[in-house]
Amino acid sequence: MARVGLTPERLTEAGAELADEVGFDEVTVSALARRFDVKVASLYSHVKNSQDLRTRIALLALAELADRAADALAGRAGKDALGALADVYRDYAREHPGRWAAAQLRLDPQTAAASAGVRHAQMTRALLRGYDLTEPDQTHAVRLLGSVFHGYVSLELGGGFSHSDPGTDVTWARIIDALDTLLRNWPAPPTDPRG
Amino acid sequence: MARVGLTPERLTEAGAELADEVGFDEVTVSALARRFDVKVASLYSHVKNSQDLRTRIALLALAELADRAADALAGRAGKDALGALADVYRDYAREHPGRWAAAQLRLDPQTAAASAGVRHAQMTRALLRGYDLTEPDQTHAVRLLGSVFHGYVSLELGGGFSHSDPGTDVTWARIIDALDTLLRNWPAPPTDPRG
DNA sequence: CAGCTTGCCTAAAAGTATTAGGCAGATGAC
DNA sequence: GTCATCTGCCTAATACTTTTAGGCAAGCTG
Repeated sequence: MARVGLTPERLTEAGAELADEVGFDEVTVSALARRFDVKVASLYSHVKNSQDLRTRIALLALAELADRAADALAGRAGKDALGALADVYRDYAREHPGRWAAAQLRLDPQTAAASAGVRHAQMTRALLRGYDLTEPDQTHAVRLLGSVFHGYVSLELGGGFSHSDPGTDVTWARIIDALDTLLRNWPAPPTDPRG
Repeated sequence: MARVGLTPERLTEAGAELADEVGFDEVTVSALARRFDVKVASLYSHVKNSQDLRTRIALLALAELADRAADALAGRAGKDALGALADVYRDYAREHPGRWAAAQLRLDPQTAAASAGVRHAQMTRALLRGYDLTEPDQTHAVRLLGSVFHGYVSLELGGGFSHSDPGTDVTWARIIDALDTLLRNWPAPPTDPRG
């Protein structure tokens, strides 16, 4: 039989495309086999199972996203960097909704630790060095930014903001403004030593 | 054969419990039938299909969450209300991770419009009346709060913040602080008329 | 070109989703 | 209380997805 040249990489890449077309939830070993015009069982020589395939797609998405973020941050600082990083996430999710969904896949701790996810946290932390925050407040701010980016993009993509009046582009810009203001006026911890 | 007394409501409730136990993704018509010790086909007299079941669970979760939010907001205002509302989401997600996941299910526009989702937006808007925001800025703030709550809770639940040093309780409190500060010092829109 | 590796195949078992049609247990009429 | 009806849960059947085991031949190695 003709050999198609399957590899884990090609399967992952094709799986990511499939996810963007039909949604990450519909990415199935069967669908992927159909796409390569190959029998389903053949894929199992290249990926362990369905979960493995999905994890690979998630790792691909996280890495692509981290690469874009690194590009966007190069040569920028302060609010400029903040807006650029934010746009990376939002634009990626809109261009690649399936990959974005994949990037939200819950990874087991070891896989997560070896993933590009850590680069995301590092870049956010680097960005925050442009603001004047104490060490623990930097961590809080990393988590806040992660929450806003993740939350906004997910809600917008899920249609949570649709058909209301101020367009989402305006809101997005105002939220960047607001975050920048907040980071430049970060409230001091309560005087309680547990702050 | 003994009649078990299946109804859409009982199936939905049991589905929600199942979701909390094994995860929303594992909520399947088959698993639910097993739980009632009933044949799979029997469920199809009560719910249209798997998608219908999942939607019902999502609507249940949204309604429960809205009820809790309404309770929490009663008699509170300002930062007190903000913290209370925030805790409702976070606590619900931790008590009922499966239902929380269900509440994130993407609903078609009509279903969403008829769901308790609209109550959530209304309550957030009511909360914001305790701050001094113009009408369009109120909408932006509603979206920001929704993003932070959704994003933070999802990331925390997904393990995104695990094993780092300042505990997530501290971060959560500081984020509420920060949001309160931000809402009391909301930056004016750019002088550009498109603000 | 002979031999070996391995990529893709067939075959098969198990689980899930869904529909069609049947029987019996509950419900209501008298 | 008996009968008729209704409807809830059943059996049966089809289709799809996942996964494992074992086979054959394409193509690299020498």
